[in-house]
Amino acid sequence: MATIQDVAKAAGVSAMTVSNVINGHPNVRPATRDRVLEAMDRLGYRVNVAARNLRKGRTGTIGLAVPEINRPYYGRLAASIIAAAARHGLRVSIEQTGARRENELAALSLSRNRLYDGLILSTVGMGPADVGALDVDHPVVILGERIFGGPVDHVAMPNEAASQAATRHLVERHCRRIAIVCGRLGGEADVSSLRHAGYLRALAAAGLPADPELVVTAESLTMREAARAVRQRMADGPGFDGVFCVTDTVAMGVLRALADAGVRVPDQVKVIGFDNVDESAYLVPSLSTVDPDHDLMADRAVGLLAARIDGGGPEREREEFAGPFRLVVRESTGG
Amino acid sequence: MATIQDVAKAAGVSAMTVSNVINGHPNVRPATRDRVLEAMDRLGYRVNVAARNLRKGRTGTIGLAVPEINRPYYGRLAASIIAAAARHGLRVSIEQTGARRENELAALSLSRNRLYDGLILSTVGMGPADVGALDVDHPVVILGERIFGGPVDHVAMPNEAASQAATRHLVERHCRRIAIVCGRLGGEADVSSLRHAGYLRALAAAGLPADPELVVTAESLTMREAARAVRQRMADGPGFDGVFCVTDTVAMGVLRALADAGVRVPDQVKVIGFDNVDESAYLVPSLSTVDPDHDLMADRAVGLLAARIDGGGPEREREEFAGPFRLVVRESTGG
DNA sequence: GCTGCCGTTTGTATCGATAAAAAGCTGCCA
DNA sequence: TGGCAGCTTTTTATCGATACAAACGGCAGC
Repeated sequence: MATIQDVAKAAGVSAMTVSNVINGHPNVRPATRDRVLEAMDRLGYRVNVAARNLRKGRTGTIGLAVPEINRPYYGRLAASIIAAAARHGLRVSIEQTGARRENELAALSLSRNRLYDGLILSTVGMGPADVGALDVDHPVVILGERIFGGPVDHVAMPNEAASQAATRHLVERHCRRIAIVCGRLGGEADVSSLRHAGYLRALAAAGLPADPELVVTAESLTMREAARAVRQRMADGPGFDGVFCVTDTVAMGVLRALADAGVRVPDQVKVIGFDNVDESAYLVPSLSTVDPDHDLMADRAVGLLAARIDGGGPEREREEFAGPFRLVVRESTGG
Repeated sequence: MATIQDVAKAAGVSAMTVSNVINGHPNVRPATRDRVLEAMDRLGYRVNVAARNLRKGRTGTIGLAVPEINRPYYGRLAASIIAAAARHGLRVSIEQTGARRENELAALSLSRNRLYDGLILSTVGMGPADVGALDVDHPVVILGERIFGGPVDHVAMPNEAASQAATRHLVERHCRRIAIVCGRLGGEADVSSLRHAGYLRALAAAGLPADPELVVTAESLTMREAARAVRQRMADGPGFDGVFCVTDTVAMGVLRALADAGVRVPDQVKVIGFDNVDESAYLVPSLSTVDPDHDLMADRAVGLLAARIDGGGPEREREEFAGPFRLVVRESTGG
C-alpha cells in the first residue's frame, strides 16, 4: 500500500508538499498540485488514517452506546445520530451495552482509550450512584434519561411531560381505570420510573386513584416480556380500560397479549405508547403514541458533543436540553 | 493525558517494559509488573489506540455498510454482527448507504483508507456492473444478495429457495391467485429480482399461471411504499387470495393496506413475509415468514472476514456460503 | 548587481506504541 | 573465580502523516 513518501518520490516533491495537496493548503503551485494528484492517482494512494489520527490527536469517530441496536427505538435513534454526525464530518461506531451497567461503564472507558473523540451514551442500567464514572476528561453526552447532577452534557427525553400527556389523552378518551406497563420500578432515574411519575401526575390531575393493581411490571422492556406480564395480569379479566405503555415496543407486546385474550382495541381497551417508531403507524390497530422528535434530539446531542470536541473545554458549563414532544393520535385510542 | 513514557518514568522502568505489561507478555518480573500497574493506575493511563494502530497496521474495527440501520431487518443483522465481531475482538462501525450505489462504493473506499480492517457490505444498490469496484486489496465480505463473480467472499441469503418455500406454503394453503409485493424488478441480482424468481418457480411447480397483474411493484422496500403500492392495485378489489412479501417490513405495509381496505387476513387473503424480524411474531395477525438464521449468517460473515484479516491472503479462494432457512407458520396464513 | 520580499518547497522533529535486537543480571557449575 | 545459560530489561528504529521553521527561487526596485 502506497504511503505519502511513495507519492512524494513519484511526483518528485517532498512528503510535505503531498500533505499540503491532500489537505488543500493554499500556496501550492497548480502545476505541482497536478503532478502530485496524478501520482496519487497512479499509485492508488489512500491516506493512512491511523497515522493521521496519531498526529492530530483525533479519530474523527464518535461512539454511540445503546442497549441494543435491534430495537426500533434505538435503531431509529442510531439512524438519526449517524446522519447528524455525518453533517459534522464524524463517523459513528456503535457499542451494544445490553442495558447492563457494567457494559455502559465499559463504553465510557473505551472512549477513554481515545478510540473515539467523544461518546454518546444512552444510559439505562447506570444509576445516580454511578455519576462519578461520568467525571471523565473527554467529551461525553448523555442521551435519554436523567442522571442527576452528572458532570456532563445531557439531552433528555421529555419523559415526564410526555408520559403525562399520553395518560391525559387516555383520560380524555373516557378511560377511568388506566394501567401502565413498565419495567421494574425503584431506580431513581430510569425510563420506567420517570414515565411512571408522569403517569401518576396525570392520574392525580384527573382526580383518578392510583391503584397499584394497575401497574404492570415487565422483566424488561421487550415485546416478549411486556406480553407475558400483561397475560399474567389478565388471568382474571382485564380490569382496565386504558393502557399507557412506556415504549412503543412494549405496546406491541401489549397489543398482542390483548388480541390473544380476545380484547378489542380500542373498543374495550385503549392503548397508547411512547416513541413513535416507524412501525407504530402501520400496526393494526395503528398505535397512538407520543413523538419526542428524535431528529432534533440527535442533532442536539451530536452538536453538543462536537462543540466539546472542538475545544469547548471543561470550563464550559454543562448543558441540559429537554426535547419537545408531540401527541400522535391513531386508532388504538379511537382515532 | 498520560502516555506510556510517563508511566515508564513514574515506575522507573523503560517504555518497553510498560508495553510488555500492557500486552501481557511473559518474562516480566511480578514485582516490576506490580510497580507498572500501580503507576498506570495512579496516572490514569489509557492506551492510545491511534498509535497502536499505526504501529500494528490494524485498527481492530470492521465496517458494516447497510442501507439504513433503522429497519428491523438491518437492525437485527447489525446486532448479530456486532455480537459476532465482539467474539473475534473486533469493533463495528456502521455506515448507512441509503441503498444508494455511490454510497456503497464510498464505503468500499473508506475501508481502503485503512479505517477498517475489513468491511461487511450489504449491497442493494450496486449491481453486477460494479463488480470491478470490489476488486480491492483488503478484506471485504458481501452479505446479502448475489454479486455474480465478484472477487470477494460472499455470504448469501437463501433468496430463491426460501422465496419458493414461502410461495409454496401459500399454494398449500389453497391460494390460487398469489401476488408478490416487491421493489422494481430488472436488476440481475437484487433482493426483489432473486425473490421474484423463487416466487415464479413455486408457481410453475404448482402449475399456476404467472399473471403479471399479480406483481405489485413498490418504489422502495419500505412499509410506506409497500402500503401505497397495494392500495393502488386494490382500487378495484383485491384480485388475489395470497401475497408473498419480499420482506417482513413490506409485509407490515401490506397488512396495513389490507386492513384499510377491510380485507380480512387470513380469511380472504393470506400473507407471508421474509426475514422473521422480531416484530413479526407480535403483529395482529402474527406474520408467517421464512427465517434465514441471521445469527448463523452473521457469524459466518464475520468469520470469513476475520480469517482474511488474519493473513488469509489473496491467494485463498473466495468462499460462498448460502444460509439455511426455516419456514415459520403463523396466523397470517391461517396458523 | 545587490537587497529584500513573497510565494513555494523542504528538513526535521514529533505524535505514542511496539518489534527486534542488544545489553544486563542472576545464579549455577566447573 | 570465570564462564555461561536463561530471564529481564533497555535501546534503537519504525509505523505514516503533519506542524513548524528554515530554505529556496524569482522578481521588483534601487
